[in-house]
Amino acid sequence: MQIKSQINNILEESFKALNITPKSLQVSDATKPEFGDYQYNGAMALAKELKQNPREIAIKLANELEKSELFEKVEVAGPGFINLTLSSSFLSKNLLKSLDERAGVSLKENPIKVVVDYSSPNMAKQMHVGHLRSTIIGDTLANLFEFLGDEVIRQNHIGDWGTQFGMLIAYFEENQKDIDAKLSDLEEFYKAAKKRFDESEEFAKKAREYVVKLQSGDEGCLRLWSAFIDKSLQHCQEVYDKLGVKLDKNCVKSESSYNDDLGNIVTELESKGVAKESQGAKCIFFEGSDNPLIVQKQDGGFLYATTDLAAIRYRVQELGAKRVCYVVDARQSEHFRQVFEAARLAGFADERVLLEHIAFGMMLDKSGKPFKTRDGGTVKLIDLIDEAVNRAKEVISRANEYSQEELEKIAQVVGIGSLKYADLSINRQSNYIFDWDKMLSLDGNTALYMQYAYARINSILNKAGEFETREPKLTDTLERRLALKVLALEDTLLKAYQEAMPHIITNYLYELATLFMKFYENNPILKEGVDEETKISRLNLAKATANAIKVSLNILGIEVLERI
RNA sequence: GCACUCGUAGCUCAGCUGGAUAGAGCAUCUGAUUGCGGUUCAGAAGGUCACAGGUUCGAAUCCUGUCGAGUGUACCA
Repeated sequence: MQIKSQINNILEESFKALNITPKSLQVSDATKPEFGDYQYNGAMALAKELKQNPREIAIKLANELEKSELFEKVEVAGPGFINLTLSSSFLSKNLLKSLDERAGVSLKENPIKVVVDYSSPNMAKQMHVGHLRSTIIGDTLANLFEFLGDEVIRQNHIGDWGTQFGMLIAYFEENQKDIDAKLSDLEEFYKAAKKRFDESEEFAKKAREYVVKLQSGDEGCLRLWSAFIDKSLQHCQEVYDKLGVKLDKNCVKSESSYNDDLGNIVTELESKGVAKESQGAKCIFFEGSDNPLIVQKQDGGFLYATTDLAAIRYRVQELGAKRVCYVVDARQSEHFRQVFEAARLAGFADERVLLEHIAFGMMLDKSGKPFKTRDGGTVKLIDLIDEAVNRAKEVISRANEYSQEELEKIAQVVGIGSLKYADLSINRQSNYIFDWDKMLSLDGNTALYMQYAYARINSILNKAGEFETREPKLTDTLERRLALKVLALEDTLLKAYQEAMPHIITNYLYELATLFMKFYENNPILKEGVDEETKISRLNLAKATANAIKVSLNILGIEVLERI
């Protein structure tokens, strides 16, 4: 349920009745529970414009607002704050809706088509930690958009083109190795090829020739190339499956697939006067900047930018996307700013299409340096995932006895969940300090805390057996605050949707789980002496809470456990 | 040089479409509780929101400048 927009509507009507056109109609959360549930601070801003006393405006407005059945209490405080308290019956009634599978969240009225471009590994190498954030954040956003009703196209823009493949083919040719045997360890193969490339000028030359051969469609080269890609994709799929990320073969839209279009793109850019020649290269210049976007090199080769422009045109014009999200490292923000602007200039995307660079910071170790292995190498993603599961195993087996099978399953869910949650719970734009201990802690804003809260509720519900689905009665502050938080789920998801910020959801989850723990501590459910009426009411409230937790975690790509 | 991002408690982070006494967790200290799963709950202490100006009735939040950190900056992706 959207609470804020309902309140905003009432505000709008009230202003209409008073013949005032306000600048802002946004209610905000009450800054303190004592103030009520929501507050409106616009009266102060209006005072000057209307040349009236802010408190008087607030009082007039409050009188109008009071007419609505939504509110139990409307109070004017201080210089002109309007504090709003929702009626308990309104909360109870809507809580009933939170008992369904979507935790009461409705679908968007105007769904759109969205492309989320994420993960985008390079095909010559194994996936490493550098791919983690894009993969996790992108998958979460895709889940969120989908949950709210948008038609989501997940795209994995894999790097399967360029000199690196010439290198690989040349190395392969030189060694005449059996493809399966050698490719089983792709990383080693790539390293060896790279070493040869750096050491031998002759080899490098050969590699470049192979690139040309490959691009001109030489069959032998193509066969080898596609074998490399297959192998590499298999490895990626293994990572995605372990992570529980919803990427598969169908999401792959490779760089090379835009190949045939690149020449046309440049021609079109030129004919529209968007691109022009400079120092032998085809460039797009922007006002107020000396750095052009190069779309074709002196030697005629195309670049990353060219492919990106082709991709935008494809996504907007062929797929019909109204929002395109690029979940890519913050270091490329200038690149995307230029590419987006170029796409606008060229008319590949008009202003109704939202092009967004979902930028994120780097992953750092505890001392604030880039995250590396002990000997300074890049950390392979698959190893990181395995370590997360192993560490989870240790943490949970400290607390409880499990059968082997159970331990494996729980460690899997907790380990992966923690890895994801730790990343998603901080503002994506800042750098992220990776810390195993913090990640797998049960205290604080962690996956384990949420999963535990869920399991705990589940255990209560199981113990209670069958009970009647009914509107919970909110008898005290804690129940009320919990109910309010449960109902704020949709507003929260919408905000996260708008800003493409997963941490808005984790913050919500943490507040929700904390409130539940408090409620649970003070309001016994199954203890002796609790009357039937209260028990059923609290069971329903607990159920609604569990639903909200589950829905939120699932959007983050994190599973819940019935038992920990 | 220029551009972008960031600077909030000892540490890790929220809060940033301007609002009432700047919030959490960890760590530290104190207490409850023999517990409907204690991997719990409550409380204390900890802040010139980098600094300096400006706008405003009102600034952590907006603007300008300074300092500090990171990143990017013509033919890689």
